[in-house]
Amino acid sequence: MIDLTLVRKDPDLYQTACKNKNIKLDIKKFLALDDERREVMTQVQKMQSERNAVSKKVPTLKGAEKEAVIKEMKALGEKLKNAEGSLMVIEKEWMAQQLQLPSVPLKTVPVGKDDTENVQLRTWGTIPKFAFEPKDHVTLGESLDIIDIPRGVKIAGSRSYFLKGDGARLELAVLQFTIDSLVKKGFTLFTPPLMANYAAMMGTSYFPGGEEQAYAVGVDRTPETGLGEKEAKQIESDKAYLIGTSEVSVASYHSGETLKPSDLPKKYAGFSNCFRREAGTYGKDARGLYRIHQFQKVEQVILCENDPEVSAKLHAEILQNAEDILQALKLPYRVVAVCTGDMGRGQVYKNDIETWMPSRLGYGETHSCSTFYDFQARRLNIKYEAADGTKKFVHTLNNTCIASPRILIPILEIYQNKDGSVTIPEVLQPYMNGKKIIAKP
RNA sequence: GGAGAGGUGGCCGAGUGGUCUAUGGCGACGGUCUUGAAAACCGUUAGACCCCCUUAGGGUCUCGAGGGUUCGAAUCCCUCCCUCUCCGCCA
Repeated sequence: MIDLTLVRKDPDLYQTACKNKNIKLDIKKFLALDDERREVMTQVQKMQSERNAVSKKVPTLKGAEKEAVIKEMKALGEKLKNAEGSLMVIEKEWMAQQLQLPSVPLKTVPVGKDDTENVQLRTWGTIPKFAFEPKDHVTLGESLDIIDIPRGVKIAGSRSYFLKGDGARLELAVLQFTIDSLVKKGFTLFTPPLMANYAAMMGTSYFPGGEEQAYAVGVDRTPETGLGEKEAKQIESDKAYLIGTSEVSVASYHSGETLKPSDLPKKYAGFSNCFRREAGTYGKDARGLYRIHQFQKVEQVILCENDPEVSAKLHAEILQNAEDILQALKLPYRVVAVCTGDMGRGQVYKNDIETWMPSRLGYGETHSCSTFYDFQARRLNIKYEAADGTKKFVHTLNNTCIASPRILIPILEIYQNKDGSVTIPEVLQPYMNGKKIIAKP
């Protein structure tokens, strides 16, 4: 959500942001609607004011005079009802458009149309050269019997998988290693709700717009179950969405609250399963564990003061936290500045970390680090008492710290040996009872 | 799943159709008094939005949410959500 006084003051700035972020919204038309809303609202309020004043007088009146006033008020009531009706129509459209308003990217963000125009900032590590023909993670995983995609598909459909034996243990090891690392750095760990309501999805700015990527729970069961109207309504009201990231639950944790400045910044780590429908990606990244419907992720979520310097510093910090993990795992990666066209509606700055994946002969996105300023906080209504006594919206940020099984792709592929076994990264060995190598059964 | 009780301001709690603007208390903050503090006394005490060039000021909405009845709703009616108690089922 955007402070509308800023949009009214500088419409061109927001029109440009729309253009650069590929958002189709006519700011001028929106502002015309905004004017109309206020005009109608003023009329409505005038009528309400009159009604309130007269209603107060009614009990003091008697006889014919009273009858006359009531008759008059009845007429006003009709007029008011009509005006309220048109106001409601205007407000609905006004709100819908308002939710489309993007935040303005920082000046440092490269302007571009999509992810092909992201800009590489730096690389870390050496891209491995193999003295043998390397296998991809699917081949490795199948021969080691630690990944079973066909049976995943049998049970749950396309883009589903089982991790098995040391594959499952390796996933838990890398997650636990990451959690420990963040906790050491002062982050508070959450296992949050995996189901979230519309307000949380909207508040974190996944909705409106991302509906088709989210699994909905508790709807459309009527046709199969043949329920009556009452039961169908109850199930409809159960409606919730499976989260695509724990950011949804964790960033919403303080929604509607006013925080103490001494409690800021809040450094939270969410650990959860994540669910994504991946609608419209048919055929894209079809092989292996790159793009799947369900995965596990450790996510960093920050709430801090409404100060660009403070949030910029924390952005660098949570970016570094993720790099620390990759460096500990000795996985080569690069950091890119995400361009305007590849940014979300609410983000003002975003970096991706892409980790080297031999089977892709390139870097693949494994982390995404975003600064929102107060965009999410306005939707979630999270404030704090600033030093000057006023209440301000916090800034929010988030970054992946690790996401699995995608991270297993570079681990398995980079750590593979000529005989088809995989060496377990040293830092993960303690999390697998000291085991050093995953070998063929 | 069954039965019942509830949801009012930061908190507790009164209010069952109007004439006072949601009684009262607690807490918090400010002031008087005091060397300082406590006590006592006095005062203040939410949010969103709109009008207004600004200040000042005025207005609307919000009593779990949304509809409805009415000239007028915290109060009456309908639907939904949430909390608590008991029973049943259950990892």
